[in-house]
Amino acid sequence: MGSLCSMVRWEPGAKERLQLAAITLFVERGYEQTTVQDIAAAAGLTERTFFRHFADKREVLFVGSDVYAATFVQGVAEAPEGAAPFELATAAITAAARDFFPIERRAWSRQRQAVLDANTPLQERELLKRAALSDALTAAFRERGATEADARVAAETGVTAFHLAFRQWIAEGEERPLLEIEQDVLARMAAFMPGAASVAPD
Amino acid sequence: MGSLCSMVRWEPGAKERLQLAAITLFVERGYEQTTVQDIAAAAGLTERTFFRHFADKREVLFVGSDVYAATFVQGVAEAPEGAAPFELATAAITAAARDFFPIERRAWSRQRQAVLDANTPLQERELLKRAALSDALTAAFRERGATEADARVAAETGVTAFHLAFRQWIAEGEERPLLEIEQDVLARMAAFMPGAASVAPD
DNA sequence: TAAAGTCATGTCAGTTCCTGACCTCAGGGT
DNA sequence: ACCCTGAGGTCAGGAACTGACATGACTTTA
Repeated sequence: MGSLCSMVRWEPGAKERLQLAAITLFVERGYEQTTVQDIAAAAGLTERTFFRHFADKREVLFVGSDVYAATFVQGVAEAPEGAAPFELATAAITAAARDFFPIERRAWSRQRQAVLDANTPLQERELLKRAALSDALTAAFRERGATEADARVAAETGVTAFHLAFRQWIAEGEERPLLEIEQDVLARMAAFMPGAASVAPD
Repeated sequence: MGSLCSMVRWEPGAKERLQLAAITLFVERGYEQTTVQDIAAAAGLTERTFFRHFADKREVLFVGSDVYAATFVQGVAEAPEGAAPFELATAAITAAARDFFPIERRAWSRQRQAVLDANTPLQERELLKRAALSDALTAAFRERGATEADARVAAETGVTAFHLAFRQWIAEGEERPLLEIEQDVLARMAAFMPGAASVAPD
């Protein structure tokens, strides 16, 4: 019994199928209106299997957030020898913009963000990931010789700058590349601080 | 039937009793090991009643976070007329330190933070409240004439500064008042930015 | 080549969080 | 006396998870 070929017990790529089914259903009918069972069924799998691949329902939208964070850390590691904390932070977020957010990905980022923006539980998870990123960056800065306090300041500030730039990047009508917006945000933050470094006018 | 006096159908202060029972049990046996039914029972109430007072299990630790945020906003409103964004942000976080975190509250803050630190779901909720605070501050800065972009930078930076200062305030062995630590953090952030305002040495 | 082991999935039962619908009964106003 | 409101109770149920155990193709090993 069983058909001609494909004597495989299970189609491969279960995790990816689940992710795809999830985002599709979330966009179609909303996050809350989508049950884990729905997702699993759409992927031809079981609810139990879903939870073997993802710690919880939200996590299906955040796989790969660790390699994403690694990009920032990598950026720090590749910064020139005697770089100051500010340059290290800049290196981190420019690396992320370069490796993770080319313009081709903007449409996808917008769609994803629309889902997140519509659901508080998802925002909570995203904030947690951001905090984890801060911690990872703090560690990276420490390895480059910064004190704990300075490393924390650099990490939090860098992540905030990235976040602000990212939000602007996916704002309606925005067309500049993320890298350019990051420069803008960093300048704005510098201008905000006392000691008021002069900034190029708008 | 029923005893002598106290013909009241329900003891007053249900919400407060629930909060107290919750934090007590969380400290005693941990957040996850405490069921909402446990909390309600300890307060002499029903699970259903718990959810009438708090949107979810986590929220019981975050009541009053709105008046807390209002303190920041109030600080902005009370700042002198022509204050720059940086001064407005400073006003916000110093007002919060003054009105909400006297040294007497440090022990309580430490205990509460210990519970939060031990439970990821609670951290998520706290981050969400912080994001809400950023939004409220952004609005406050806008009302003082800042552009949207500048208001966001000021708000995010201010909240970050406060957060870093607060964490230091409740760190083991730390004894300085929060206000003093805030000054320190702000100076550190200023020193971090290019244009390097000179800062008093450690 | 047969036995044994691995691993991804299925099945099932159970707990906890949370919600909607409806009921109860003190206290206050009319 | 009457009704209304408000805080709480009762019950039923859905959806998110978890643990324990079963299955069967593929791989390794004897």
